[in-house]
Amino acid sequence: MRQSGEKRVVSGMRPTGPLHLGHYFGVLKNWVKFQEEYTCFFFVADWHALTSEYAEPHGIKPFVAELVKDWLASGLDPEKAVIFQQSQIKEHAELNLLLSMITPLGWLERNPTYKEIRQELISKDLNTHGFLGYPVLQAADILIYLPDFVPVGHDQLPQLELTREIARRFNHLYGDLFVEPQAKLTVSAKLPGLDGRKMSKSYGNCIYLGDEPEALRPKVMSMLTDTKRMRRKDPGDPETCNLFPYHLLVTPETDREEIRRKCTLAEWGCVDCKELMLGRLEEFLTPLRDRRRQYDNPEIIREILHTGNKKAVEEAAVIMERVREKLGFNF
RNA sequence: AGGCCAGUAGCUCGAAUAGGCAGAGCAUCGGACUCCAAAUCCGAGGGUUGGGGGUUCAAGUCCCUCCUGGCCUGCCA
Repeated sequence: MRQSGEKRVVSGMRPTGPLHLGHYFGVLKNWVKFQEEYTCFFFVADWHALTSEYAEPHGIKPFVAELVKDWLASGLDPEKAVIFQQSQIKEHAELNLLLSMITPLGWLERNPTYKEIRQELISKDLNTHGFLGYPVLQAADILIYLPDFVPVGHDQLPQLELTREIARRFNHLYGDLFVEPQAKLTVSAKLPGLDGRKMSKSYGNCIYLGDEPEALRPKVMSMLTDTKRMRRKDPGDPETCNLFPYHLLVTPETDREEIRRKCTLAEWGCVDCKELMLGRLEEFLTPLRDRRRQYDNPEIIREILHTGNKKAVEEAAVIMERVREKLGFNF
């Protein structure tokens, strides 16, 4: 049960593929910090994965354990944070159903992500009830733990606002219960993919947290650099170079200044710069690999999720009991 | 439940107004160029044309049937 003065954070990720550097520096690095300061509930959003993967649901299962391994490799500690699996806490589904009763369609249709899909007709396979309603499920996932903060990027603020509106509406209709979680705006360093576009699995331009050195080298060596630097003796511009954002994240500042100087003076070529970056990336990834190896056992992952699920359901069951009371559905 | 339209390479689509060698662009991979990458040029791979049956010397194309998706009409709640 909640201690007085305790501050809570809730967040989740969909198990749809291996995590990459963008996930780490955009999200996970913050999570690892949060687990030191707050009571954290981090969940594998496997039901959410179904919104896009409903046609091949069996593909999701293997990624559940892989996602947890990526988390642990990144430094999440099951002793510090509650790590659990959404679909194993049926209370999320019950609250989703009840919240869906009070959520006006207009709120959902206003969802920028939904509007985008709708207008551009990019993906008609997302024209489902589940996709339209996923912000409600998200609200249920979050609200059920009465968190103080939800870590969000700037672009996800509307989503959280919807969660807050749903909480407000519930409280207004049935009496105060839910707290409106605050946005924990995370400063996430933007990290482009290997080809300069957004790092994304579907672009095939990712460096994965689990990448081995053999996989890493060709990826780094074929990265986009400064397109204006045609020859070795041309001066480069770190500000427009696709490589430099990586140095900002994995290379110490003093070394970075040297790179900046030698690049703009054409003392170093891009190959030199890439060799250096490769070394830094290895330094960064090696401890992750080591930790991953410690957890590379289905039994261990199962045990971690089992323990986390137990803690989560303890919290969720209490809140759901109170939700039913508020509605007069405690038969 | 009935009617209409659609389904072809990973993606977007061609292949005449009565059947005649399954193609292009993008993407992917390889090579040239480049300090590397990008751009550009050259090259390659990739297909049970949704499934099954039929007509024919020959079917992506015509016929039957089934599956999937979309639109319209109806029925039940």
